[in-house]
Amino acid sequence: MIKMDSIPPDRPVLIAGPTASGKTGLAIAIARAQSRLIVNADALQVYDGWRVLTARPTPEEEAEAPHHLFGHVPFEAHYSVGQWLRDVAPFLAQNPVIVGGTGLYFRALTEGLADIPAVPAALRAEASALPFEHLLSDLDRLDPVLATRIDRQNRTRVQRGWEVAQATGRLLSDWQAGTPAPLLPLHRATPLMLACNRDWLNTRIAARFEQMLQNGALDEARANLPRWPDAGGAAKAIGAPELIAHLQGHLSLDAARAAAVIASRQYAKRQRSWGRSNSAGWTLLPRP
RNA sequence: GCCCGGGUAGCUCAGGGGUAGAGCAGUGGAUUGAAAAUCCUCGUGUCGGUGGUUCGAUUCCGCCCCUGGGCA
Repeated sequence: MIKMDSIPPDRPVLIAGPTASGKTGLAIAIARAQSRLIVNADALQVYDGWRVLTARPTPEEEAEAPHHLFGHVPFEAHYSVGQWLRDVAPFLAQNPVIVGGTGLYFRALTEGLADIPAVPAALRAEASALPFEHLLSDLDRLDPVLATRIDRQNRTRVQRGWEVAQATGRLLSDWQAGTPAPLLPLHRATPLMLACNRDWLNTRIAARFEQMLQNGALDEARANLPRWPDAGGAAKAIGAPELIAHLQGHLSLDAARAAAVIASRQYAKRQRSWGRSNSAGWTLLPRP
């Protein structure tokens, strides 16, 4: 699929692509051939507790090369792009293979991210309790530049602008205008993007979920059941709410499986959209 | 065999004499600290079949077929 000797050893390798496209296998092949370490760029594989369900590298795979930023965030915690960017930084000098499905993480890495302090959890909670109209009218008044730029129907975006203004006393549009240079510009990396045929990928998604069940995804969910009510970002793993609901007797296994597979397909579709419009500068590796 | 429901989009269903519409699924897109998140766009399908009434039937009537329930 790609010749190893065509990959320059003196710069990091980036591997992006939709879920179930075979990123992990490619990352390990490159890491082994060139003695690199592997760094995770997936927003859910960072949490502990969902090793099987989030398709993290298996212990056998992890033995093939040093792995970092997998499962290093507590189940109850909330992670973010900013935190990830701070976490990857120390590894860049070692020319790692950075692999994952989170497009935003790669963008932050290669195009830069505004250097904004974390919003306190208490403020997030306060904002989440406010009516949408309230947030929107506040934002229109506080940060009109941002208010016209973002998707005004998307609460997450509106609330983010509101939170930053409240928490930092500085406008999000202002922070973003001061975005620093990227840690790793694309031209100083070898960026590879797996481009998948839709039907091929959908078949793999269904087969992989089946494999996850055989590999103990339900046992994993059973182990997480006691702390599920306190789950932080880990609650967003595709298939997690479905398997938990099944264990609680609210959903048959067949229904849980069907819902999880559908959610994965929808996720892959979003990843394809992101990939299509963010592929400039990336080397596309068609699959199959 | 008789009685009562149903048969409408891939699925679940609403509607109703002037050839039809929701949710889900699917599609395309957006994406600057929740990103496996969040948000936006896109709806023609023999309205089970066949006769009839009507200017006009998917809608009303007859018969037939399929299906759920009840009584035998």
